Amino acid sequence: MQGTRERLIEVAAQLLDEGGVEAVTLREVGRLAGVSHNAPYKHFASKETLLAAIAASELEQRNAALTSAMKRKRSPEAALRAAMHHYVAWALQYPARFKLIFGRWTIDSEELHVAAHRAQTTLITIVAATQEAGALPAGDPVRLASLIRALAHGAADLAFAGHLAAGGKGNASADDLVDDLLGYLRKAAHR
Amino acid sequence: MQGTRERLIEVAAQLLDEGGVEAVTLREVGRLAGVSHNAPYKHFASKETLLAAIAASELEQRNAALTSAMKRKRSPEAALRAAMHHYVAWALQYPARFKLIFGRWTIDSEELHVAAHRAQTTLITIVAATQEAGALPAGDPVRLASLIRALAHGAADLAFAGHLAAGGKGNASADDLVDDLLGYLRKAAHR
DNA sequence: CTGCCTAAGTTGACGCCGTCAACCTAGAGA
DNA sequence: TCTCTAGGTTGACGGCGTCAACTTAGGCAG
Repeated sequence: MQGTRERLIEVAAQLLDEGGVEAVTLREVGRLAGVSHNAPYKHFASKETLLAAIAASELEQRNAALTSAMKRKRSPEAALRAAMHHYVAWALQYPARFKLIFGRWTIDSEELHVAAHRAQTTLITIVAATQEAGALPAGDPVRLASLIRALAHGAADLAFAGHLAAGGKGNASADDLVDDLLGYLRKAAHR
Repeated sequence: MQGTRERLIEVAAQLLDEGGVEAVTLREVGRLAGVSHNAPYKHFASKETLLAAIAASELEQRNAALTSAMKRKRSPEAALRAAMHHYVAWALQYPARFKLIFGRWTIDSEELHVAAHRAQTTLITIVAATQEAGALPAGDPVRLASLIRALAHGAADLAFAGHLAAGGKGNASADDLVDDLLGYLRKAAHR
């Protein structure tokens, strides 16, 4: 059957969400997919190869969702905000996938690299459009996109790890930080 | 002997740097420390407890280094920049420790929480001083500190994972992104 | 139609891992 | 002197990733 590979990926992704990377065991994946403990080796060279397949598939999915959601916004600035809020919401809802994608790879999967590059390109396009609309400072859109993405990424990671709230009332959510940054950038654009 | 516990932590930290979390095995730690494979259990309830001890010790060390380095800067703005560059450099040099600290904990160590809180407090102090010097926009210093730290954190993580360079010439280092952010904030402060 | 090759699946084994249980032992303190 | 305990040991258990060998169904060349 052709679908066994996809079934394995699906089952593994579910295990990943439930218990993190260490909960993804090839034997359990096989068990849940209704095959023997060694069947996964007919489709993936190693456990890490399976994880890479999950990561790549997740990146592709996210990128597709982003692209389609982007078209529904009228202003590029709104699209940019929405994209970053999407990113944060995704990271907080699926922290295991998030950590997996940006974790330590001892192999490097070609499709994972391609998917990551495509996601960057999409964001750069939105940033450039927002710059033309005057809501972001001028300058290299690639660099500005990196800045914005780095903030969303870091805010989400810190939020999940519980390192954002300094206690008391001054704490901000990851979404708040994204809005803060875009606000400051808008102000800096009007010099 | 009292020093066995410290020895175990030290050996484990070295293994962590060399091969990531999965290279830290209680048996190997015992072996390198010259004790039996089960001796670590006399000092740590589980593998994760040992990892938490490493993380807490690392956070404490980093915080101490930050505090002392901060005093050598004359302007608060320079201190802030230096602190963030230190953070990035540390994350890139010891990615395994970085990932460990902000990873998924199924236990929560009190000392780890305390150390994290102390690091935040230190940064907030610097940010508040920089605000008074007029190099940062007014507003809640806690929130602003979170913003800055989130950017440094995300930039370092993306840089290590290789997700920063979009190919070509437009790529920026994590340090560049930190400088960019501080520049924009400075501009936004002068309204 | 026959024979063969290959993709996909199976069982079984190996060594390493985290952890538990039982045992040992030196030395502090009543 | 007796006893308790902190710290160390050996041995075992089940689960893991992975390798090797075997089986089997299906496509395809002759």
